Amino acid sequence: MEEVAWRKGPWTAQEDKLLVDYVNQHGEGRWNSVAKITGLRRSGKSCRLRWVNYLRPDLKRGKITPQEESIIIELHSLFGNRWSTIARSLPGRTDNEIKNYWRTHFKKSKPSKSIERARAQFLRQREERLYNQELHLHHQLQLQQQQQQQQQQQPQQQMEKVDVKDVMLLAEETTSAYNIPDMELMYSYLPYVLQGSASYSANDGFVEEDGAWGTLWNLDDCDMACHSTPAMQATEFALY
DNA sequence: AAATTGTCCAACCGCAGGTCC
DNA sequence: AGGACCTGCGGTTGGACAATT
Repeated sequence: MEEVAWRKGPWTAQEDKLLVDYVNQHGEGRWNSVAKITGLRRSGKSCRLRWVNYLRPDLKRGKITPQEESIIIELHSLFGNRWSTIARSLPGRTDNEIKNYWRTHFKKSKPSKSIERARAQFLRQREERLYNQELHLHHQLQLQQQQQQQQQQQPQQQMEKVDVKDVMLLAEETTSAYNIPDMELMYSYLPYVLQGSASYSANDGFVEEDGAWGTLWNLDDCDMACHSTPAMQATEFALY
């Protein structure tokens, strides 16, 4: 193996250009080839980091918005310090950026006012959501009772019926079948697993397809229209 | 005005998991 | 099977600049 004295420290505009040209020609990946092909005296790791955190054209510049703050707070409460997972729900933001932001604002004994506001807003919205979901669940149960009465009158007709208990059972079975350690996480994801917009892997945990979290985050706006089947609707409520 | 503290950001390091041979 | 290599992730550091004392 050829010994190369890698350059370290801040990147120059010339180095950036070499890297951008390389990615334009060869695409992302094979970072260890960058030095061989371009003559850039940077390690593959350094090249990848520079591209991902700074040079990528789809990066969003500028301050984290209050909406993004709220998302970070909620996702951090779900995932902890899994910055890359959180970053996937914030288009244009990098894990490094979110990590830096969190450490600056949240690792303090006294959080900044803006963070306090974001946290308070998030908690208010969650309360509101829980209340609305309770109301909806009550309504669903009433509907089910009506359907049961109708079924008793017309036993030959097969009506689709969703029992909240069945949904809970399904969640528990899925949790044990896939050996999912975090029940709360399972509950938050089950509607999307059922919808086919998320899956679970032993290595990565739940993996959402594009837009899965978007759906979750638009929950307040889209009401239950996002979830097309009765099972998913019941699941949504049963799980909260 | 100088010193101190806080914030932001870029970049490095070590580690773990995946892939290839 | 296992070692080398590649890639991605999370933790950490350090410098520049701003705000505060």
